[in-house]
Amino acid sequence: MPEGPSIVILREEAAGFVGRTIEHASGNSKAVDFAALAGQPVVALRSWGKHFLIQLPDLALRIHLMMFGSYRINERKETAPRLSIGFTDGEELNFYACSVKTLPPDLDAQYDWRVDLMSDQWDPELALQKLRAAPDMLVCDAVLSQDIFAGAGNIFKNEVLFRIRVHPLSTLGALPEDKLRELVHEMRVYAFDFLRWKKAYVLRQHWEAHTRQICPRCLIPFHRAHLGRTHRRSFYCIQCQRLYEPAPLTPTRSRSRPRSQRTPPAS
DNA sequence: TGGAATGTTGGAAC
DNA sequence: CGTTCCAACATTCC
Repeated sequence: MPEGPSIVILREEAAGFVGRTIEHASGNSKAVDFAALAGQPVVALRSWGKHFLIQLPDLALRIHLMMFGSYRINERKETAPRLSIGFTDGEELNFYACSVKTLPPDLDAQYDWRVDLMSDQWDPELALQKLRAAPDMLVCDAVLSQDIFAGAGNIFKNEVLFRIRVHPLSTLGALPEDKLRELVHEMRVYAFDFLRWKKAYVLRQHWEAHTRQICPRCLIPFHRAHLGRTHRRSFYCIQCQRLYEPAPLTPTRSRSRPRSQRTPPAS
């Protein structure tokens, strides 16, 4: 369920509830005052990255499906819902095994929509600035950063790094500017490929790297390892994906600053 | 069939 | 005090 495009699909599937009034709500979430939801109209349904947002007049609900979360519209699963929102005529929106939080109602004050890969307001230049500002960060961590690429997940990481032929342990500061731009561009392209393929139930068959054994380009086996700050699964081809490393430190004795940064000799 | 996984949080440990 | 590590959450798939 969880990556950003899947949340866009949820938002689209639930769009019919916008403008309708909640009749009753229940569930095993400890973060929701269910009684307070009754009688409130759904002002809007929005998404930011992997967050699904239900805008009500007095508050907003933030649903995060995490790894295992799921939802049903006008259906129920066997297990108890974390949050069930009932409307007239028995229609309902049910969420399972997810994180639910209550937020203040002004979502624009709490979210920067420019960071959301799926948003009309997505701002590639802002992402580029943030990448440039973190030269020591590994690229495999950068593509998972929700502060830079909200909505990207581990599938994005493996697919996009394979597409742009960059080794996951590359350091941002060692990537040439045009590679950084290509990374930002391809994240957005893949986001909409993901959305289209997921809707057509063909997402998995388009994976070129994620969970794959053999590099489809050069036919040697993929490397697999748990890399980066969060030790997430990485699938990568050491022949096709270049490792960009920081320049090694030169010994102090011979280190000199670039000519442009030297203090001009006093005359 | 057990283990791993499309993810995040919060708290312990250092 | 900042950084890092890890458990917890709970479901599905191979």
